[in-house]
Amino acid sequence: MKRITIEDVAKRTGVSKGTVSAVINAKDTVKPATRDHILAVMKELNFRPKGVARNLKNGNQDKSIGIILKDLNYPFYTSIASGVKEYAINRGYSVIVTSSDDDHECEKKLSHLFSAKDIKGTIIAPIVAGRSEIEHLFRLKMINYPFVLLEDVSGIQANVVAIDNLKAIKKAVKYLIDSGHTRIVHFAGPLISSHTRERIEGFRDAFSESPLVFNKDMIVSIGSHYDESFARTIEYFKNKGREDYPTAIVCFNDLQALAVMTALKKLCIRIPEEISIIGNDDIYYAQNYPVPLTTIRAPQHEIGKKAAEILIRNIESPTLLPNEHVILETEFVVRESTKVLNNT
Amino acid sequence: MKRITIEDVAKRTGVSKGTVSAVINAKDTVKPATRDHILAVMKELNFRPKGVARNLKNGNQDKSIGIILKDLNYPFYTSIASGVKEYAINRGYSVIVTSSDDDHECEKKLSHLFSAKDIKGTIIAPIVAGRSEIEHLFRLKMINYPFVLLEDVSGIQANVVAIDNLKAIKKAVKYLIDSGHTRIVHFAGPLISSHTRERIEGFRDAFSESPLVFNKDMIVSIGSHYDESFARTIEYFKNKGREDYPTAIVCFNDLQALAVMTALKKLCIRIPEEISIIGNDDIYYAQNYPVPLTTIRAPQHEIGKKAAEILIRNIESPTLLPNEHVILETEFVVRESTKVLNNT
DNA sequence: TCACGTAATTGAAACGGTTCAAGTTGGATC
DNA sequence: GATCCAACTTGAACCGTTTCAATTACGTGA
Repeated sequence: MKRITIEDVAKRTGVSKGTVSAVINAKDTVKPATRDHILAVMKELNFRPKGVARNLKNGNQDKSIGIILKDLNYPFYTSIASGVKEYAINRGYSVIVTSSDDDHECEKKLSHLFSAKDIKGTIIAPIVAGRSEIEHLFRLKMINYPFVLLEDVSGIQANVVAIDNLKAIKKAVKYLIDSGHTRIVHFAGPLISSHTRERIEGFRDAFSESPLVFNKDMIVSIGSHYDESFARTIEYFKNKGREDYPTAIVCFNDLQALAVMTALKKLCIRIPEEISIIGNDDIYYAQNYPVPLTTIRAPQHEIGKKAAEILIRNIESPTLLPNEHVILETEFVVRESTKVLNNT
Repeated sequence: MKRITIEDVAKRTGVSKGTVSAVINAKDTVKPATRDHILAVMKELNFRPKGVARNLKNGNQDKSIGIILKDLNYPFYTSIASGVKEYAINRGYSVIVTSSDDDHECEKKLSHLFSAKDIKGTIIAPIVAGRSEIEHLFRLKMINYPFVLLEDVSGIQANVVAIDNLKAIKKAVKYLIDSGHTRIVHFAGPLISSHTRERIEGFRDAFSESPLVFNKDMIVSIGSHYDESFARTIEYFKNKGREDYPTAIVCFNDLQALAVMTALKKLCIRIPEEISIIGNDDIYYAQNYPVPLTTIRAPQHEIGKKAAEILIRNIESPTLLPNEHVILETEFVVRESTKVLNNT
């Protein structure tokens, strides 16, 4: 089936392409009667002018950048998007957002879509399954397409804006140890995520500088989706005597922490009296959790702003710029979900 | 400043455009030495091939749809986006999301961007400031660009998927009245929003079928942003004697309800013992609010799926289809933030 | 009826890639 | 050193709009 073009409309109406074009662009040089006739034929043929042809001719004026996030439903990511937007809007850029839903194929498809549509540049929260599967990023590099990663990816040189997960978790665990906690566990996220790996590593590292010793039972795989985390938490405690309960749990992120919190409530375990909970990210709702959550705040807005800044600098530069690598600081926020055990 | 084209690269390298094109498309017909040379020149000139030209030649294969939401940070909207995605992905469409941030100009710009980029169709949560300012929608109609609105807009015939706000609020107020509440107020949202107007109307309507009488002091303008709603709530109660407190508040949406809840906590007013709270939307977090929220659930997922279905049907139809108009049902969800006063 | 000015319309060139049949190169073989 | 073949490269046509100088149509006054 052939696509309808402006030529088809012109032929059918008995006018030239130029006139049809004038109608489409609402020029006032067309005689009303002609105009109406053309509009009617456009409707009849269901003619949809191709933006691509227009953009080619007119030189693609629009300023737009994209973001590929992992999950639109987790406020951590939408806060980053807000940061991007704040910066970009001021520079006259439109921002379009997508989510890869932790699916590598989807990320690939989207990055390709964005570059193919001449979205001027893209910020990507990359899914790093293994070392392989980053050819799509190499392709972007080949065509000098500007992009910024929100996570370090080994094997490729690129602009990166990220946080130091390792250091952040260490700080949290150290806080617990200093507060007199002795049985500390980490509820880890999905194994695909590089965040999970970094956080496990940070957790483990924290013990090397403390009197406590790390053992691998301290790492419990819980996941990050609410329902899954809730179920696994229940299961975890079902298999344990009360005397073996941890005194503190360091969660993978704030959503998981919410699930854990809800599970503990169901099990009638009090927070923080019996178990302290630490989240990760400090999403908007964490301060209003049933027990306001102690958590590690990632500067979501700043991440977005910085990434947008670097991206736009690259977009607007006539020459290829050297890569930038920015690591932002986290902040440990103490609220009511943690208890100090060794109060002097 | 002229844009760099494939021709510039070809000239500089001393080869033809065709060869450069082959390199860009990773064809294996190019001699490695030539390839490397071309790649080097591409880097040197910072050449970014224009997707637009390629798409024009190749006939724009990609399948993609857009969504323009009002606020990416409010989970209600991202849930709709999830629904859209679920349906669209199955049909092979990529989904790209943006937010207009309640800014009419932004919505206009984005709808134009989407059509200009040949995103095949768009779902729009429209900002309806007044009757005017919908020319951008008329323009979309003129070019037969497929779109679906998530809200009825007077003055234009279009595909619509929406909920019956009026009926929903009436149901909630009726529940309160039947539960023996006598002093009921509505904390209204921002006046720009048509949701606000509909909800006010529904609230008022509910009284016409009840022994209570409506008066306009029952409508309090509180807004929908968290900080603003929090501040206004505090203010509202500061100016009132305890005996004048309402027994129940019907909130504009769940985020406002959270702000109200937090404010009441600060004022040491107990929920639901002293005041019942009803939210609106049933966002993901509402069930885990400090007091689990009684609210009106909008079928967010369903809205998204239905909108995507209609949109894709229109995109794929060779002929212009008649508009569809779908109103989805809400569900009143009773949790712990409301109290029945006339327990028999 | 003609000349004239304005309104309306035309049509060929241009945008920047991709395609692919045709042409060129160069190394191996005899 | 002629022949052949595979490897590599070329270049003109094409995609579907917009543009704008040139052309045509039309109404008006002389």
